[in-house]
Amino acid sequence: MAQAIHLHQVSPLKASCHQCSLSNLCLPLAIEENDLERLEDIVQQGKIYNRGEHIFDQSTPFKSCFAVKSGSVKTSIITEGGDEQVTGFFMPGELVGLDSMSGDHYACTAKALERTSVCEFPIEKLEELTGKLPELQHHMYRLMSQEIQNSHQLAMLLSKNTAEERIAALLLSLSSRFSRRRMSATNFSLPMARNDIANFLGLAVETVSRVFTRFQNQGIIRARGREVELLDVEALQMVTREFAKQGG
Amino acid sequence: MAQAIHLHQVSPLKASCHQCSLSNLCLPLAIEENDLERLEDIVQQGKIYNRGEHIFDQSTPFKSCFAVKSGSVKTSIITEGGDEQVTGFFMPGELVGLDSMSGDHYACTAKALERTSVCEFPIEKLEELTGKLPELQHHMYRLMSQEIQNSHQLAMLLSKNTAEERIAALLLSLSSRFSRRRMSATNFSLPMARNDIANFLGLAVETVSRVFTRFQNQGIIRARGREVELLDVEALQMVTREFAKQGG
DNA sequence: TCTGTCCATTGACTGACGTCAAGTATAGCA
DNA sequence: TGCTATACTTGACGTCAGTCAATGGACAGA
Repeated sequence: MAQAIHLHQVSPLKASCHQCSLSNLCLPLAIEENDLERLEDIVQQGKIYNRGEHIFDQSTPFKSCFAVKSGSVKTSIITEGGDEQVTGFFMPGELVGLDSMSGDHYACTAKALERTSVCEFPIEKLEELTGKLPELQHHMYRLMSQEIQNSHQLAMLLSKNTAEERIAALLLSLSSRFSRRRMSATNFSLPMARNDIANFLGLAVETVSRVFTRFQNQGIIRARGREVELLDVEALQMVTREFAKQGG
Repeated sequence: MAQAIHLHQVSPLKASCHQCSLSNLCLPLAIEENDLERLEDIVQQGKIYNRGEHIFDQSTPFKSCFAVKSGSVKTSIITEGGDEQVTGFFMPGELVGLDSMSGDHYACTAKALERTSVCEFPIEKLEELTGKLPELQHHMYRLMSQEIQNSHQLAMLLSKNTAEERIAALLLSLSSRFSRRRMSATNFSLPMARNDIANFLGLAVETVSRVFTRFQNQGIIRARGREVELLDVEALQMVTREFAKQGG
């Protein structure tokens, strides 16, 4: 590495988490201003993938975690039989690959849902750094823990809820995540196809389609293709809680 | 704490991971002999819970992770509506509470399925220690990552597989976990009730019951209450893969 | 030994969602 | 601009597993 860079001089190749608009969502949020450049030292920024391209798949040796910088990513497990289970959708600021830290190869396949840029964190260096920055280590634990919780929530959704409840929950989840990224909470464009939604929620595409139109007829949403407008958020929340209400 | 203990003298209260038979499954497996006592310094060993007792629930402030020493533990999420989703079963050597590291309170409820003893690792001290022992940190990442994968597998099972496939998968999972603990892989006693199995697998109790008897009639297993004998492991494996085969 | 409680099993019926099939919109591309 | 592939929608029908209901064991306590 011929990187004879002067103190604090920013090389064109060097990442600038300092200037990244996602620094309050992504790993930098756990790091003090002073230490931020230590993260910048290890990250490889700005790799770009076109729609449909794989960032990694289950045959790729595990090397790095990736933060989504722009665009969005779908992760899925593909079995020997070719059967696919979508395990998550990742938006800017979210970290992909945490499920792969226990093996030699990635535990899932990550695919760009649109033109997407990601920042790569080589795992060895990241672990080294988290060993030195307790706050960052703590944040990694938090992220992984959150991922476990998300997955448990998904399991719950899959095993207990109806098609309508699942889809309402997904729409609300997306809404809140868009909102945290300073985008409209009620008016957004789904990054994924109906097929991916169906697979993720354990439904048939046809069922997803039907529920969308049912919601539309009820005036809860307006949907044309991937463009979605939530017209009645409370109604959606009602749908997700309907089940709980019956029981209580 | 009047613990004026002499150098290296073992207090009766002090844990002895050194002597624990699970040291090759539990956290100690990631620690060199020399450093083991640093783990022993922070662990509170040997708390005992009777069948049905809560180790913690969702209203308990998050403080520690727990390693199962003997017995077994069930974790579940309970919604406002009182609805329950079992998220996992934990056997000796396994770590409970990893899903709770992102909040103030535990993210689930942990209940002893039988008379169970656990070792408590206060999270603050554990994080401090993992900051100092890279191998231990690495192992924590591995464990959490594995937990994410397990949960993804569960999601897959719930969304794609039939009742028979789910139950076969659970039996095989238990079998391999018993086996790793030097117990019979084909002859064991289920620590959980049919109800828990049903909830975990997203089925009704009646369905679980029916599948058990169906398997029994087919000569694949022998089951009387919680006592189970796997008569034909290959057949069980066939059942779990049947789905994949159709597709391929 | 009796009794209550909990757990497991079995049967009959029902319904939500999957499958199959056809048709319609949309997007990418020459 | 038109072509093709892909994505989405809609309808008809079948099925797996849920629900309801009854019964059978196992175990604890009186």
